[in-house]
Amino acid sequence: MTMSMYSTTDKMKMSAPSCFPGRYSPSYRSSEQMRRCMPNPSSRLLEDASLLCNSWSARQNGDIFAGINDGILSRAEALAAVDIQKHQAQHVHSQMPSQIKHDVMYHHHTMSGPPQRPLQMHHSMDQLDMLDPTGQMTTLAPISESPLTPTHQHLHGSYHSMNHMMSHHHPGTLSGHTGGHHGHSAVHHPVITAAVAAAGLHPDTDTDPRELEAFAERFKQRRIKLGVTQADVGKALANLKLPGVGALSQSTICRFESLTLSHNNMIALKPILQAWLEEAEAQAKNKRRDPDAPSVLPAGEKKRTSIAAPEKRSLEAYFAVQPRPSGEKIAAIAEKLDLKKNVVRVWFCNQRQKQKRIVSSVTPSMTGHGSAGFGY
DNA sequence: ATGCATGAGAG
DNA sequence: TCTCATGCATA
Repeated sequence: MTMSMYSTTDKMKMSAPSCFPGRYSPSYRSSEQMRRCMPNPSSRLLEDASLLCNSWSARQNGDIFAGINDGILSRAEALAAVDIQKHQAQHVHSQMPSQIKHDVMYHHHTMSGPPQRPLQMHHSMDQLDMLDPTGQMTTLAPISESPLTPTHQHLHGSYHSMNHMMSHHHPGTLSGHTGGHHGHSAVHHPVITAAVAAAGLHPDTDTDPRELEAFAERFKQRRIKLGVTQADVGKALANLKLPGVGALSQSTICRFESLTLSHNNMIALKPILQAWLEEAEAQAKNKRRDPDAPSVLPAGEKKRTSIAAPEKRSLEAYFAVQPRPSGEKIAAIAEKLDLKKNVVRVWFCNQRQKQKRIVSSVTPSMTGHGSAGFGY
């Protein structure tokens, strides 16, 4: 049955890198990053909600959402409604007629396509071309500072640099959370060292946000020059045959270029993308030689929830008040908005994640040359 | 380019 | 249950 043959899972299981801890420094994220969180539009609403919150939280400090049902929740919702009216000039809201449905699902698949298979040892024997049909996607995590992220099978354990934490995450994605940290140095591990060398990087340099940003920019331009799409790059990565490195999705490449990834994730991916870039340019130069090396140049329906704008505004308002609502609060919000609890929970998770994205920490003014497009 | 989702791993 | 890394599907 449908099972989830979902690739994601499989992929992750098989490919997991393990190392990672590159962790960004706490200050890194929190301070600068936070300021730019909530990007847009409904900022006004958020402000309203915040104000509301201030007065309230001032005293109820502890559990702001305590009275969520009739308290903030409704107020925030009211604000949201107002906001909506202003912007959309139209119906009102509160309950929304139903026309605008929130939580719409789109079809899903069942197996279709491209099975992206988990990577296992990838290197299939048939590595024919670069884009291997079964693109195996890899997950990587930052290895301490020089991430290369091999998959767990290979390295894991890595070390010290991660000092604390690390237990290793194994299979899966690697995430290195937990720790914070700064970093540096773990680059002496053989594998890592090799990877670093291959990529030609400098460990310390790699963790500098500005360097990351500069690299992302360079990467994008050179990639375009090569005439390679983001999707092509993702698939071609598998052909690099770096230990533990399989394919990545277009989404991830896109996010890397736009710095919409966590600092750690950026650090982990940089060496890999750099390695690809160098190899791709080399191949482009000598017109595809080494027949041995696969070229790195180009040669299911799931359900998806769509939260309507009104509900989204309300969620944003709630988020401004309490980014981490408890399970009960979430349930209350879900009920109010007529959304599934899980949908609301995931929305908050994603919102929090969004807030932490690296972009937030890189200010254009820092770089001098605006960054490609991330506003602010 | 992004919204919503999944799943591993860590508390 | 949360955080993270990542992906699919969609706009």
